[in-house]
Amino acid sequence: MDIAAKQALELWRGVMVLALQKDLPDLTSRQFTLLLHVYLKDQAHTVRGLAEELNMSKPAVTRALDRLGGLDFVRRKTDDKDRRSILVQRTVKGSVFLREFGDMVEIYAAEVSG
Amino acid sequence: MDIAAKQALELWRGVMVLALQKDLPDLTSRQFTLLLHVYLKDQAHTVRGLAEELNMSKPAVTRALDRLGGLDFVRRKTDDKDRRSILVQRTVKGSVFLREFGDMVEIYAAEVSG
DNA sequence: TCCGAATGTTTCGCATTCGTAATGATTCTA
DNA sequence: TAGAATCATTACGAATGCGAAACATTCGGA
Repeated sequence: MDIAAKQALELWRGVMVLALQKDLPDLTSRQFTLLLHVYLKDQAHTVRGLAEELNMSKPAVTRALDRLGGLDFVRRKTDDKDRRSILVQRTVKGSVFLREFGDMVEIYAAEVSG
Repeated sequence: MDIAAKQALELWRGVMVLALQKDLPDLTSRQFTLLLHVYLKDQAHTVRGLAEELNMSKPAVTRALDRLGGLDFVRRKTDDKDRRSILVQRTVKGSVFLREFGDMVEIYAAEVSG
C-alpha cells in the first residue's frame, strides 16, 4: 500500500462514500475509532485506558461502549483482578463488520494506486 | 484476517486516533464525506446532486453545508444559470485542512506497509 | 401569463452526543 | 477497619443531527 497524499484522500473518499451508500450503522468518529482500537491493539482495554489513549472523556467512552454493545460489536466484562475495572472484549459480529470494512479499504487502495 | 486488509484497518485506526488527538473540528461522517467529495470530484456540486451521490437527504446536505460553511471549508454560490440551484465552492481553508489530512494518511500508509 | 415542477431551506419532533459534576462500587492504605 | 483514592456510570443541561413535511423561490411549458 504505497500511495501519495492525493491518492490517500481519494481512498478515504471512496470508502466513506461507499459506507454511506451501504447504509452501515452510522457510528461517530469516536465510536468507530474506539472499535478499531479495541480490535487492532492487543492489550487489555479499560474505560480509563481508552479515554487516555483516544483523548476522550470517560463518559464518552462509556457511551460509545453502550452503542457498540447494542450492536453487539463489543462486550463488557468486569475484571476479576480488580472489580472496579471493566475489560472490553471483542465479538464475532464486530470482527465481521471490521473485516468487511477492511476489505473495502483494501479494494479501494488497489483501485486508487492501480 | 487477511494481512493486507488488516494493514488497511491499521491505517484507518492510526489516522483516526491521530485526528482525535489533534482536536480537529469533529465532523460527522456525512460532513467529512461531503467535504472530500466536493474537493476531489471536479464537477458542479449542487445540494440535490450531493444528496443523490452521497445517499443523504437534502436537509442533511443543507445542514452539512451550514456546518462546513461555518468553518469556512466551503462556500455557497447561487447558480446564475438557474437561480434555484446553489453551487458549492472550495475555499483555501478547506484545501489546507484536507491537504494536512491527506499527508497524515500518506504518512501512516508508509508506516503501516513499511 | 399561469400553473406545475424543481430546488434549497426551514420547521418540527425526536434521538443522540457532549463534558462536567455527582454517584456507586471497589480497592488501597494508614 | 475507617477513610481516601480509583474506576465506571449516571444525571444533567446544552448542543447537534436526523428525516418528513411544509415553505419560498425560481424555472419552464402550455
